[in-house]
Amino acid sequence: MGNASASISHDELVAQIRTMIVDGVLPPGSKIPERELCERFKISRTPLREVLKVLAAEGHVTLSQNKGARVILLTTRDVDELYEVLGALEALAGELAVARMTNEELAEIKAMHYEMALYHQRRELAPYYTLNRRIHEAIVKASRSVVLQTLYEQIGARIRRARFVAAMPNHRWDEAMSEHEGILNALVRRDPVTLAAILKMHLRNKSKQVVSAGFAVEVDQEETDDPDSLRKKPARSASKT
Amino acid sequence: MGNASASISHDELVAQIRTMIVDGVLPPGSKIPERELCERFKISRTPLREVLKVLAAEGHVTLSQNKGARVILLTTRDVDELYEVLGALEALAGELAVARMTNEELAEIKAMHYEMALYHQRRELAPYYTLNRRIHEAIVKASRSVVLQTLYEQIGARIRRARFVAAMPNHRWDEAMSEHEGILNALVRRDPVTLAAILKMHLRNKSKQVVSAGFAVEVDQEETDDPDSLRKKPARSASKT
DNA sequence: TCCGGCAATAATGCATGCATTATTTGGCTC
DNA sequence: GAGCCAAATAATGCATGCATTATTGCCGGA
Repeated sequence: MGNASASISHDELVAQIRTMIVDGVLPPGSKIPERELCERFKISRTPLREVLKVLAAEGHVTLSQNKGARVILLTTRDVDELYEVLGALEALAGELAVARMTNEELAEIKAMHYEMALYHQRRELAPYYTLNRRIHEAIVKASRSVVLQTLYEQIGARIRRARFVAAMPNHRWDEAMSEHEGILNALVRRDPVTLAAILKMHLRNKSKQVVSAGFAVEVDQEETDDPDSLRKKPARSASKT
Repeated sequence: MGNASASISHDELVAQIRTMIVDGVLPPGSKIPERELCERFKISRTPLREVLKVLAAEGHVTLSQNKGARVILLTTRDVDELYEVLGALEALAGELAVARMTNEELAEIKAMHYEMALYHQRRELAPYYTLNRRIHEAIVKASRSVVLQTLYEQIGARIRRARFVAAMPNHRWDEAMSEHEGILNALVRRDPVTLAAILKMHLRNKSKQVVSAGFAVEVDQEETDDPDSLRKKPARSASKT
C-alpha cells in the first residue's frame, strides 16, 4: 500500500509482489509488467528479476526463456493436487498439535471457533473466513514444526485466491461448520487419528467446492494480456475426471 | 562434470549448483564462492545471484544482507521436521498410488524390490540405496500428482546428504528391509491405510537413524569457511529432547 | 480481402561498473 | 603482549548499457 519513497528490502519486495499476485492485483495468466513494477518500487530491473526468480521457485509465476514472467494460471488439476497436499500437511499438523499444544493454545482455538460459529449463524462471510484461516494457522503453528509451517503457508498462498473467490453455498457452509465442530472436538480430546481424518476430509471438501465453483481453467494456457478471456470457462471443467 | 565451454541455461545452472550442494562439493555451512563459480561456469555475477536466490527459496542456502550466501546447515530439528513432512507426503503418495497405479507400474516396483532384497542379502549398500530411492520415487510418481512429486523431490533434496552420509547399522538395515516388504505387500493388496502407515513409520525410523548417526549439528551456526570444525559434534546432540 | 514475409520496435538476458557495506590488516594504546 | 581502533582491501547490492531475441506493424502478392 504505502508507496514509500525510501528503497525497500529484497524480502519485503518479494512479499509485496507475492501479495499482489495472491490478491489478484496481478491477475492469473497476465504478463508481469517489469517496467511498471520497477518505477512503482523505484528499483532497477536487476533486483526485480531476482524477485521474479524467487516467485517462480515458489510457484507463483512462470518464466519462459526470452518471454518474461507471467502470473501462474491454475488448472483444475492444480487446485486438486494442491488441496490434496495441503490436506496431508494439515493432517500431520493436527497429529503433532494434539501432542504438543498447550492448554492455552487450545483455549485460544476454542475461542476462535465459537466466534466463528457466531459469524456462521449471522451469515457474515468475511469475518468467518478470517477466523477460519486463523484457526487452521493456529493448528499448524501448534505443531511446533517450522518446516511444516513454512510449507503450509507456501502451498496455502498458491491457492489463497481460490479460497476466497469461490462461492460458498449455504449447504456447504453448514457442512464446513459442522466439520469444524468435529475438528474442535478432536482437538479437545487430543485425538490425533480423528483429527487428521477430519482435516483431510475438510480440505478435500473445500477443494470440491472451489473446483465446482469453476475457479480454475482446465488447460488452454494461451498467452494473453487479458486473462479474463481465459478464466470463467466453467463449461469445460465439468466434463473431465 | 563436463565443464562445457558453451554458456549454460539458467535452469541447468540451478540444477548444477544444487547438485554441488546436495553432493557435498559445497559443504554445509561453507560460504558460497561467488567469484569462483562465476569463472567456473563462465558467467557474470548477475545470473549467478539469481540462481542463489532460487536456491535460497528452495532452502539450500541462506542469504544474509551484505554477507552473501552460505550453504544451509541442518540442525537435528530440521532433519526431524523434514523427515516428518516427507513421511506425510509419501504416505499421501502411497494412498493415491494404490488407487491409481497400473499393474505394470506395480510390476516394476516389485522387480525393483526383489532386486533390492538381493543387494540387502549381499550387503551391497550403494546399489541397495539406488534401488531404494527408485522405489520410493516410483511410488510418488504413481500418485499422478505433479505437485506432490515436485514437493517430494524438493524436500528429499534437502536431506539427501543425510540419507547417504549416515551410517546404516545392520540391525537397522534388516529392519528397513522388512519395512519394505510391508510396503510391497500393501502395494500388492492395494491397501492405502496400511501402506500410508508403514511409509510414515519407515521414514520416521530413517529419521531416527540419521539423527542418531550424528549427521546434523544442534545449533551453533557460527560462521566459518571450514565447516568441518562445526560438524561432527555428536556429543551435544544426545542431550536434548 | 486475407495471408505471409520483412523491417521497426520493444522486451529480455546478461556483463560491467559504481556506491555501499563487511572484513581484514596494520598500528596504537594500555 | 593483548586488546582496540582506523585505514585498506575485498565483498556485496544494484543501476546502467549492450547484444540478442521476441513482438508488432507494414507492405506486397495471391
